[in-house]
Amino acid sequence: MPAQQRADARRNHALILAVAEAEVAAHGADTSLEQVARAAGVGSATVRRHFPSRRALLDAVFQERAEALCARARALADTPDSRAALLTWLSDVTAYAASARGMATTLTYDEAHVSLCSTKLSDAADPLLRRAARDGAIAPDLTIADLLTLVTGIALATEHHRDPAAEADRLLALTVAGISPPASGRAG
Amino acid sequence: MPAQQRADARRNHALILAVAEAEVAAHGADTSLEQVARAAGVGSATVRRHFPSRRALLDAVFQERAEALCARARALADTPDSRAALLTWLSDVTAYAASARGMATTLTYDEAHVSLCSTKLSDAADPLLRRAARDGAIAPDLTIADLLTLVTGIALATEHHRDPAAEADRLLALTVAGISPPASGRAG
DNA sequence: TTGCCAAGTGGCGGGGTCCTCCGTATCGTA
DNA sequence: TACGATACGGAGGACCCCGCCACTTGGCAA
Repeated sequence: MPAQQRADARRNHALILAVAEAEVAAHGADTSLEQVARAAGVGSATVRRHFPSRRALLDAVFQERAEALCARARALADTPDSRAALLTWLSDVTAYAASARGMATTLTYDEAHVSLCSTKLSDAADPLLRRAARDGAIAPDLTIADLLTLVTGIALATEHHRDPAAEADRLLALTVAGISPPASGRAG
Repeated sequence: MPAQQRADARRNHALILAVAEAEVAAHGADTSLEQVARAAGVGSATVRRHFPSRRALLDAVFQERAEALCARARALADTPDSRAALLTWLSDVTAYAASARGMATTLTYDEAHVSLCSTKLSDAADPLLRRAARDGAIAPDLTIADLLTLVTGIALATEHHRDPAAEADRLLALTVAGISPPASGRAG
């Protein structure tokens, strides 16, 4: 028996992933699986076999994006200002989620089916959060999950805006600052 | 010619709306128009004639909910603590949006097609915001649109959570407070 | 009251997607 | 080379959206 997977299966997996990536970039995250299959020149059943649900496919598509964000988190771990590091990372995540239509949707579902994307992100960003908390730079009871949920929420709510990225960034700043007047002068 | 609309059309409109309400409450906001038509015992074309898109239908369904929230806003306008009034109203909106699946989605699209729901809500809540701003109880550059967007974002992001209402309320509190440590002691 | 006609209705068909099943081609091994 | 498990892809059913069109019904006018 084959060790893991047949060669053609591996090939198709990669092919479908690449095609899906292009398709999502071109036509948004609500592309039909049929369309992906057609573009890849394979049967729709094959797509479905490799990625049981649309979410599974999107998850795979966005995984490398998520990987980039993880790397960013690791890079920011050495920045002197721990609060700024966290905020910068959040801003990056927001920018990604706002620009890549459907990434927010993918992250949203992580409660139900555990999403690889989301858990990886959480794991990578956790040191950032813990460092900031240790420095007393953020509220001590914050969790990465909360922050990610807020960010994806912002991305979802601004998805149909004229300029999603700008709007999302604005709202992120607002969330970070809170709604109180800037009494003690600390800003985002 | 008839003044406005024929009697049977009016009847059907009301019937479909009622059925849709029940259907959405029972099976979520992604119910198909066909399903609504079937449940109402009318042809699918009739549903489509009264409500051109699914969003139009949802909009109509949630309009009375929105009306309740508007009334709430008016009632809160006389509360002594202007900040608390605004926060209470936001919490109410969050609760509604989190419990009524799909209401958040409806509110989200207001940028593109102007949603009656959303504009009504904004108009009703504007006095609340302005009063709080005048009292210096909130950041002066806040807008109702921003707050509604944040709330709907929270609702969207927590929709698939185990306990959406509780989670949404938690995140709203977090958003209100901001992520900074509670230095000067002011809480939500 | 009766007749007319536009407003309103409902069903049909085309196009599309999702999803499953199953015969068949292909890969990897003996 | 031959065999068996693995993977493929197309067919087909169920569903949905959407536009079209012949028919019915409600309300005004004679």
